[in-house]
Amino acid sequence: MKIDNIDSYLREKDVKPSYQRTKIFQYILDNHNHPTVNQIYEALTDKIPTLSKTTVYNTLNLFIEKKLVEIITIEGNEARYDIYNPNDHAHFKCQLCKNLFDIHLDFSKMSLKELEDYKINEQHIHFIGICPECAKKQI
Amino acid sequence: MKIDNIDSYLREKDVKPSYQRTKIFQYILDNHNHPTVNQIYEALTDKIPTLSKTTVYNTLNLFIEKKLVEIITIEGNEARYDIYNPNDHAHFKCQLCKNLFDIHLDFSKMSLKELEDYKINEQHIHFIGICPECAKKQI
DNA sequence: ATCATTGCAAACACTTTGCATACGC
DNA sequence: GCGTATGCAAAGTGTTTGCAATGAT
Repeated sequence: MKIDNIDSYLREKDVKPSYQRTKIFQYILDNHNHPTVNQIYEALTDKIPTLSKTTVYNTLNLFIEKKLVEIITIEGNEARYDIYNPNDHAHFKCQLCKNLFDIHLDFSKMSLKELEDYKINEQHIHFIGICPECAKKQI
Repeated sequence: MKIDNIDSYLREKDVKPSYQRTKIFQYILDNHNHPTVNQIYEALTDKIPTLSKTTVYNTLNLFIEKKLVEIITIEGNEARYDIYNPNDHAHFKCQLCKNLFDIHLDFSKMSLKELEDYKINEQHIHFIGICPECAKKQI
């Protein structure tokens, strides 16, 4: 996604910019590694020493509500966040390096007969296993 | 899944049966609605008044470890449990009635080019939306 | 008698809420 | 100056841990 001016993008999406909001959005935009709340907080607390986790939570919830950001739930205990991406894609969580990768998938070829009568608002696909990097190291 | 004797099935899977373990396993077996820890606890506390949530958690974690049961994480705040089922299937969570449905899916037709080098140990697919029952009521 | 299971209470981790302070227009 | 955003502290929720009592063989 190409966003040249974060503040005007936020305004476009009906979010009033603030120093914290801009920095949090920028962090998620720059770090496509699907950070947790803690990672965002730890990374920004250097630049914004007064930052509180409450603000990170408040801001992320606002971003989710306004569809700027989406939450990725793979393990129940760690919520991860990413720029909202309505395109078909899946996630791959590596059991060794713990990284979360985006995988581009074509859902359209799945047989969905059984889902005919269901109204799908969201779809989430994720895989768990070993990523290519870690597989190499294991040999 | 057809299981005629729960205790011998548990033993087969290297789990020493106990009154609590048998009842918890039976509950998940009988209730294919993917119960939460609370639902299991509430349902069994009538029959086993001394039952504690700790035991439910301990038992479920043991079952997961021994691959008798699997955990389904859709929303981060509610872990749901189901009999372990290694076959391709997805879950559908209804936003209105909150029920969780099993959906039989054929993953094999998905284009997985990008995943060639990844070693997949688990795959999870879930949809969120409105189930047929609730869709009817909404009209 | 020994060893494993149970279950209470406390600890933990993650997230939300209440409210006073600070900030931006 | 007014309305909103921030951030501390406390509360809430779901889960795990420590440990004494209980139960099974």
